[in-house]
Amino acid sequence: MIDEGYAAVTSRRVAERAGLKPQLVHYYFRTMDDLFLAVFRRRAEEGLAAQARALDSPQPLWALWRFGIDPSATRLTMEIMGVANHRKALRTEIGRYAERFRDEQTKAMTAALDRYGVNAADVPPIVWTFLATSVSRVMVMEQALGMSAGHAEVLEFCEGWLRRIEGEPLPIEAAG
Amino acid sequence: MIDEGYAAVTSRRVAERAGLKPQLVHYYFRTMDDLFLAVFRRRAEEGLAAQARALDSPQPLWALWRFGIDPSATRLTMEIMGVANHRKALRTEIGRYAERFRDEQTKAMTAALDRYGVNAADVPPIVWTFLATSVSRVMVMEQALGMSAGHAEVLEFCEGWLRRIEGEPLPIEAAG
DNA sequence: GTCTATAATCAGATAGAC
DNA sequence: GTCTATCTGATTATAGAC
Repeated sequence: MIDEGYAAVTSRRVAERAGLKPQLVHYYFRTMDDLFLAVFRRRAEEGLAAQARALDSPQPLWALWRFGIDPSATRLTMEIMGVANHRKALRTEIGRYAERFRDEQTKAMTAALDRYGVNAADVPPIVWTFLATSVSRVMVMEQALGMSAGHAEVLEFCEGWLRRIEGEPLPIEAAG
Repeated sequence: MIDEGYAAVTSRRVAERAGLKPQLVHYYFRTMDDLFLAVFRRRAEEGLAAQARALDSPQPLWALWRFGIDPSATRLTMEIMGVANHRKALRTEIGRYAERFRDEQTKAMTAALDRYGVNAADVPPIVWTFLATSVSRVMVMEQALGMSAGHAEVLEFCEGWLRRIEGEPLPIEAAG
């Protein structure tokens, strides 16, 4: 899905990778929509858990940022949005999860900005989470097209903002 | 393409809309890649011209912003990026045009910020163009998913920034 | 659970008549 | 330029044997 897009995920190819016959895909999932839904739910729950761990760190803003600019995670997110766009059966479910991700981010952002003494009256926390998400997603999309104009400047801008608010990034702990 | 995605654009459906037989699509364009390329080039050139007109207005920043938050234009852009992502033959060409769009935007942004007396040392103009692009694209993507959380706040934030820098938006002139 | 067999569509693309 | 006819291959999905 990450390499060739969701359209390349067919029952034949899935079966091939699993070393089974294509018909078994339908035995387990009936339709391809059901398969996508199952994969999506699993990844989304894992993602929510991973995000919760990240936001629980001493530097939640840096953690959120690192999450966003991870290319493979964001490429997957983009593909999932593509699926949602073209398979109505999945749209609602995917939209719901996307809102859960954003809610958690915004809660953590609100708490962090409050803790750092940043005035939330000028710029609501949800605006910061939206901006962080947007920047990373578009950057990944553009990288896929071979574009890089402005990326260095944008990275510097964002990481400068993070430094001013949350200080120098601490070394990342190894994940458990 | 806007309604059902680029994958729904097949020789049969194109022919149907044109009131012709599918084989004629191949007569005129040989492959579907050639067709996509022809469509893309035409729209891109039209888009560059329209963008140039917009950036030439007395309020280039507002014009650029209005361009970005136009849902159907941005949905088309997103679909084109989807095509680029999954048809290698088109990727290079699309990437090149995307860079031309950004270059023109950044030139206009640089001139405008200079004119308005905004210090470009803190935040390079290309960062502003990147942010504007990102925000509008992700907003349109999320709208397609039925999401709206934070959109009003982000709009207010962006338009507040535009007001402070470029003043209240003047009424839009009718296009010629 | 896993297989073979198969149905029903739909896709891109080409050959050749007119 | 436009048509008919056709090839080739992919897809989702079901039925039924083992």
